[in-house]
Amino acid sequence: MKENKNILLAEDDENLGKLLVSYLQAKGFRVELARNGKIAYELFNNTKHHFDLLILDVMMPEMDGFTLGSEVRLLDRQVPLLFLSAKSMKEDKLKGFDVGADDYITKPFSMEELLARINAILKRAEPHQKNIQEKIHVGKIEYEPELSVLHLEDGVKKLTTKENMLLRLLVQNQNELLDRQAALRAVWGDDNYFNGRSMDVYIAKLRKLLKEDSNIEIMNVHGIGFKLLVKQ
Amino acid sequence: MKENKNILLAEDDENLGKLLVSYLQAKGFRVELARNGKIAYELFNNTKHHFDLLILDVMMPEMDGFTLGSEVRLLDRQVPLLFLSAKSMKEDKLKGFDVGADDYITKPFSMEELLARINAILKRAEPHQKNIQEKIHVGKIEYEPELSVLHLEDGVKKLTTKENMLLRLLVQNQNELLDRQAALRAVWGDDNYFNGRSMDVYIAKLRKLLKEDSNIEIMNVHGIGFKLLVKQ
DNA sequence: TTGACGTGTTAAAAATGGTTAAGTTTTCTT
DNA sequence: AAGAAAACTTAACCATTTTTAACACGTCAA
Repeated sequence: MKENKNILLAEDDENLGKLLVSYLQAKGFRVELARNGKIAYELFNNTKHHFDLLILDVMMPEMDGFTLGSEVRLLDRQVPLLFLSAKSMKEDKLKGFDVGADDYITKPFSMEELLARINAILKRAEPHQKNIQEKIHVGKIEYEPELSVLHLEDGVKKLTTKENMLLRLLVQNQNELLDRQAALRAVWGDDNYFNGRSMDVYIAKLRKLLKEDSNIEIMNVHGIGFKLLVKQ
Repeated sequence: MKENKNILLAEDDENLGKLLVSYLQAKGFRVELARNGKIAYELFNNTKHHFDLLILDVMMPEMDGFTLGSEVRLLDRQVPLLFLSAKSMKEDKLKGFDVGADDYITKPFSMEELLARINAILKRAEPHQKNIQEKIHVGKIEYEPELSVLHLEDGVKKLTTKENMLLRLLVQNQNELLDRQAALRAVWGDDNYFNGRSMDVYIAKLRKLLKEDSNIEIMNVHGIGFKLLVKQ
């Protein structure tokens, strides 16, 4: 989900800029860095790109953040804007909201706080109706995680809640390692011994369901986790 | 404009509560004060009232601000939430945004700052402010929650109070999980065992009513809640 | 190679949910 | 205020889902 989110960051301070880029990339966002407002504007006003969020430093050479924000607003009245400012001055804050800011954060701020605000903004901007009929192909088997349904040769198989949660995790990490503890926490909420045994039972169930396609295999990585292998 | 804005303030500190109420009233808002989270929830979950903004103290007896916030989100996914907290602790802040906060302010704060944030939030919320939809389409079935009426093929079906409250919750959270306990508190006021069984009976009733449209399904999420699936 | 620990699998036990119908309470009607 | 109707709760029974138990097998390191 996050992998698809594009952020345009307009920040003239090279150190802060690079720091933010690497942090946000580590958190799974795709980030484009612009060294001043003019470059940022040109990037935004280029149909090659699509941005889900703009993070704008207020004080920048060439074109300040507020000007940039209001110009961007002319091009796109929806796109979320988050301002960064050294000043905590009220007037500045108000001006930011006046331009149509979705949020405002003053330096210095913690990375966690920035992330929280970003997530809040993106959540707010999320489309009201999400697509629940997303179909994922796992080998030749069709899987609809939102409906928790698997299309098998002999008809539609309705998955139980746990089967579905676990399979979704495996599919999301297909051909990659799914950490045992992480999976337990994600599906069972706690990684104690009994939940672990329960998960093993569910792995067996899923193997039985998926054996229809011989190119699919749930492989165990001893002591570490599982890997959903989908060949070619 | 402001004269029509209703604010629900949940604050257990009597002094601060009264101070805020009189300040906000002086600024032209209509304010309802709740002395704890439970009272606030009941006020909100009462069709007699409509609120444009909720200001929630994080630490309160009976029901803390975060719990209150997330339960309110089930009833209304739009209504802006502003949290007040004594702590500036990161985790608190993060939790707030996670619940779907629109803003977060730490005590002590100035009245001016609070007002600025309130205005910013309300401004932001304005465009979203669509008229109270009277008719909702659930699949090909028309539903009027205010009238508690369902338009079925063989005529109009008047829903009972409980049927209507439960269906409205499901519809408001369609294609998303409706937590069992939260639903029980919203409709029955208490989530004891017997109310749970009662809800199951009502789920069965609703399933019978909705089976007219085969694209609608009330799915159970074992041990967690229900999900109203509406396929396009 | 052996013993400890992790995993595979099946089956039984426990928990949760689905549904119908019988009780109980509330509301309406007269 | 009494009887009827509607709404809601509780009970009963069955089905499904999940957890726990039991035992067999696999893996790894000493």
